[in-house]
Amino acid sequence: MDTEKKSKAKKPVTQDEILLASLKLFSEKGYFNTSLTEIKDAVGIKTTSGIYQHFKNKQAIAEVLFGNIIDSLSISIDDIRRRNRKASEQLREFVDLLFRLTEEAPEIVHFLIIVNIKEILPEHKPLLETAPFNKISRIIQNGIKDGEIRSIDPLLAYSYFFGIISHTLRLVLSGDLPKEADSYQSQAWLSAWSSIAKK
Amino acid sequence: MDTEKKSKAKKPVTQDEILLASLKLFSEKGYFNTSLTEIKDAVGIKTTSGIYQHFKNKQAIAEVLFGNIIDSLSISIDDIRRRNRKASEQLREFVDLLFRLTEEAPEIVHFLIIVNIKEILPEHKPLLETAPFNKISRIIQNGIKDGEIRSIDPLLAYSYFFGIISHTLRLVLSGDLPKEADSYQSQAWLSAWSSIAKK
DNA sequence: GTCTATACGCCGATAGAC
DNA sequence: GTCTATCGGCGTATAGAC
Repeated sequence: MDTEKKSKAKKPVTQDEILLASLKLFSEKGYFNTSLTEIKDAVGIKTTSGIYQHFKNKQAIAEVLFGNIIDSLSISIDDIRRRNRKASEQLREFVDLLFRLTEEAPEIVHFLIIVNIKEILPEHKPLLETAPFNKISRIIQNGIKDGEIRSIDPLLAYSYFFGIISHTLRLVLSGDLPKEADSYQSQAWLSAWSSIAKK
Repeated sequence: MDTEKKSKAKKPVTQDEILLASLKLFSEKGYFNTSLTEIKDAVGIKTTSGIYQHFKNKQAIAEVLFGNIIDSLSISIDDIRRRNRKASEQLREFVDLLFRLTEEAPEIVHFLIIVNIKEILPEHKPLLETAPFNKISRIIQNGIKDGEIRSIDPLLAYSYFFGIISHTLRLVLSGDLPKEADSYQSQAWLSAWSSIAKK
């Protein structure tokens, strides 16, 4: 998002460049298999010290990365809830978003559903306690109240619905299912919704 | 499985002791957050060199661990297929096994569904190509042939069924659902089976 | 043949010069 | 804000004591 000055000198490395390169490397090789040396090379500076100007340590990169993803997801969910009223419509749009993201920015989805946050950031609150999950949970609770979703523990409903969705996305990310196939998306949505829908 | 001589001297460290301690540490803190020094302490020797008598390196420990789990799972599935004929019965028993394992040996299930094998063992074949998965896949294909399971891509059926099961087991492992609650198990089974069953 | 002592290389991290 | 220099920790590896 910076105005690019490609003239003259050794371009200063921005925080966003480091984040972008790290996200790519982390999702390709894993957080622990990625060294600061590799991140340094990817952004084009000579030593790792430059990274420490923007981040306290390697873990801080993952923290900001994860926080950004959580925040942007939270905003998207707000938008979805504003534009739709029924739980089925809201969940359907959220599934659309996840599949679209898997196609356009697979590294982000990788970070969301493959990476074990607790292993990288032991101090971080679990996904279940983050804003996006709370909002999804509220959607499900409203769905139960309105009779769209059958009366079960909301945590179980979440587990069934996103169990199917995220397991399918895993297969897409690993290349075992083609990204582009819309049919997988609509089938996965249908199965996931059926697993919690009333009747 | 050794006859324990608890008399006298500094007991020899067996391969099984190292494997057991490693499995525990890996599932508690993660593979990369576990040092050979910690494994050494857990089995009660003074230096890490003793470990190298049994394993080439840290990765080899994970390899044997993973191989053992895969093998034992494969044998259990053979047994289940021998004792049951219908796909529904076979899958039901396999789900029983997974929930029982989660209660009795959560570290094993952790290794199976939380750990990203590709990150620890980049050379290892993906789970989808291991014997246990192939056998599960065959159960599903037979279920489709016999009209028990609806006609969809077996890979999708696998994804739906084990998406629900493994996502639920994740919640149990993280402590968000109680281990002992049989009701979660039967509910999860029902939802998982319904997501692929015919009609 | 099992364990101990010790050394090497890579990575994460810090301090200070320009 | 980029680079030089340097440190400690860990995984790895080997040679030798019992």
